[in-house]
Order: sequence, then C-alpha cells, then structure tokens
Amino acid sequence: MAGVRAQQKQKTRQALIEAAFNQLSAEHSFSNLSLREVAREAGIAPTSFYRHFKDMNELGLTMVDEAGLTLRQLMRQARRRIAKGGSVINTSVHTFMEFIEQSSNQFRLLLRERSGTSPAFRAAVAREIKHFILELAHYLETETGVEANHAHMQAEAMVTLVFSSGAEALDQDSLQRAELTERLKWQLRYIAKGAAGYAKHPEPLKK
Amino acid sequence: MAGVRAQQKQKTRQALIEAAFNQLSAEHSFSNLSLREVAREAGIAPTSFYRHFKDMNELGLTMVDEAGLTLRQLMRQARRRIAKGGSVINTSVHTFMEFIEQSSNQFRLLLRERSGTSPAFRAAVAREIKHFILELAHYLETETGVEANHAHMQAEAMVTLVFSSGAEALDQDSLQRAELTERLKWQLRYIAKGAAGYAKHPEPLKK
DNA sequence: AAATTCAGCGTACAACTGTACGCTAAAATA
DNA sequence: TATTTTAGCGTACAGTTGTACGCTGAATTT
Repeated sequence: MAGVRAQQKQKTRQALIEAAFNQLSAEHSFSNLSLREVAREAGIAPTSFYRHFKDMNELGLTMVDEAGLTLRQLMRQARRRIAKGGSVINTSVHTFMEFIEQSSNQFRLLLRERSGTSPAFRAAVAREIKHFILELAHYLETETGVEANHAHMQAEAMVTLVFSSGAEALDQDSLQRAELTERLKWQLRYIAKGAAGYAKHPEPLKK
Repeated sequence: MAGVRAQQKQKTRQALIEAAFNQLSAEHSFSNLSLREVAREAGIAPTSFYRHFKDMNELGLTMVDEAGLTLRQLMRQARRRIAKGGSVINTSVHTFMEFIEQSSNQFRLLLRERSGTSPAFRAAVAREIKHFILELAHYLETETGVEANHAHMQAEAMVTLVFSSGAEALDQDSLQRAELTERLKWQLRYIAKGAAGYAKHPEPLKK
C-alpha cells in the first residue's frame, strides 16, 4: 500500500524535471535542451524518458506549471508582508527579487518561453502571468479606488516592468541588481502616480 | 572596375541574410536555424556558407545590425512626423506598430535575442535599444523639462512597455492589435504624467 | 504460488548536423 | 596572354538527435 513502485517512479520523474531545470542557464535555453542530455543528467537511459513524458514538450509544460506554482507562492508571501505593514511597492519588488535569486531557473523558463517558439508554451506562460496581473489589478482597484479598466492597464504595465527588470537582473551581480531595483521602484511610482488621476470617485484621496 | 565578382558575392551574401530572416517566425527562432537550412534556402551549397560568414553566430550579429539600422530609420521617421505637429505618444506608437508590421522578422530577432542564449547577441541588441532610450531621454529632458536622471528612467520604462507590447502584437490580428495599441498609449500616459512631477525647475509648466 | 504489470535498459537506425578537404571555372591581375 | 585568385561545389566523416522494438527483473495483483 506504500506503493514502493509508484514512489520510485515519482522520484525519477522529479529527477528528470530537476535535471532539465539544472541545465537551464544564461547560455542554455529550454528549446536547445535535448531529450538525451536530460535523461543523461537524470541518470536514466534515453528511452526510459518516455515512461514519464510523451515529449520534451510535455516536460516543458510541466516545468512551466511548477514555475507558476512558485510564482503564486511568491505572491502569497508578498501579500502577507504587505499586510504586516510594508510599503506596497518596496515589499513587492523586494519579494520578487528574492524569488529571482532563489529560483532563477524557474524564472528563466517563464521569461524565455513567454516570447518563445512554442505556442503551447506561450499560452501556458501567459496564463500564469495573467494571474499575477489580475490579482494586482484587483488590489489596485479596491485599495487606491482607481477605475477598473485603468486598474487593469496599470497592473499590466507594472507587471511588464517588473518582469523586464527581472530578466535583466538574472545575470547581474548584487550591486548592479540593487541599482536596477531602485530604478524599477521609481518607474513603478511614475505609473502609480500617473494612474491615480483616474479614480472612480472624483474626490481626491486624502493620503 | 565594375567588380562583377565582388558584386555577385554581395548578392549571395544578402541572399543568405534574407534566407535567414525568412526562416524566422513565431515558431522558429534564430537559435534553431541550421547552417544547412539557411544555405539551402539561399540556393548555395552548405560549405559555401563559409565564404561569407565564419559562423552562424557571425550571420546573426550581422542580422542584428541590420535590424538596428531599420530601428534607427524608424526613429528618424517618427521624429519627422512629430516635428510636423503630431502628438508625441500617438505618432511614436503608431510609427512603431508600422515597423512591426513591415519588418516583423527583424523585430522578432531583436526581441528574442534580447533575452536570448548568446552573450554576444544580448550585448548587440542591448546596444541598439540603448540608442533608442538615450534619444528618447534626451527628448524628454529638453522638451518636458524633467530632470536628467528621471528622464532616463522614464525613457527606459517607456521603451520597455513599447517593446513588450510590440512582442505581443507580433502574432495578433489587426483588431487585437488596435486594442493593444490603445492600452499601450494609456500606459505611456501614466508614465508621462507620473514623471512630470520631477521637473528641474520647480515652477509648473504652463502647457 | 502463479500470473501480470511495467520502469528501465540496450541495440539499432535513419535523419540531420557542422565542417575538413580538394576540385573547378570564371574573374581579376600581371 | 599567362598567372593568380576565389566563390561555389561535391564528397566524406564523425557526432548527435529522436525513437522503435523487444527484453528483464522486481513489484504488484490474482
């Protein structure tokens, strides 16, 4: 009932996923991973790969899901920190940068496949990012009183900037990264300030 | 003296470049072009490729240069149109979208290799985009009176948004593209508005 | 205890890759 | 006119890729 067998299968399946993530780097993208390389790193024969995934494609989509999961955990953590009384922009940006540092290869995957070569991948990544945007838009709408449509456009712009900076940060040292983070914060402030004029209720916010 | 030979060489060199651009698409990125495929499409033997480029890498860098050239022509045209009295954001965005439609594969190259797998490529693309940003920053500084550092951050944010929207637009029909363009304009306005508070001279602009 | 399932292996093959080497014919130069 | 240069070709080779096929032994089910 413990399922010794099923357990082992899960284990090598995970080994494949991790092997694939490990082979991602600045110089190596998913689309030029080979099935054989991945199998080699995972320590199984090339043909055994098929016991777990139909395709490299299927592996990739699984990896996108996993990265998406991490992304959602990130959001949860950011929300918790903000609730505890941190500045919104500061905490969000710093939480995001932590994520990039800790899970760089998951982020790399999301980033690259966002404008990558496979339609299925693009769709999967777009879906993950949509979550992000919708959640932020909802927050902006309720918290700053901006009109719904504007809240969405604002959220979209912010997420775009954050992701773009994240991409740059990936291959920088911590000094450059700190500067970049500061610049990003300013840019987010521009947007927040510029969009604040489009509140639902004509009376100005007091804060 | 006409240089019949050199002339022919230029011609097939250009044929190689065009063959490579033609094979770019939503589903096919530069990094998974093969030397042989490109040579085949250009109508020469695989080994003749080396008479023109040392490498696929060298071909790619040449292509980035060519795309950068187109980008600069684009900027010149936008400037001309603005000087003729168009709204800055409107004309810029529309000019850019025209560029994407007409030279989609050049744009695809810039976009993909921006966060691509080859350091040399990334550097080359970054250089092209830097032009764009510096020019815009200079414009913003002199025209809106915003402080230099802010002007640069503002320009950076704007270019990021424009490029990101461009990437999305690449594979959309004209209806979606029109909507996207409208959203982009709003987002640029947020930034312009939000950054306008950081002018050099404390007195508000009269316009 | 006997029968079934199945993760992982090894062999094999055809397709494709980059590129080394030497030839050819035509253009350029002397 | 005789010589040199060179863009383009064909052949050849070693390396890598994805995957079809059938086997094995251990876990699982009957």
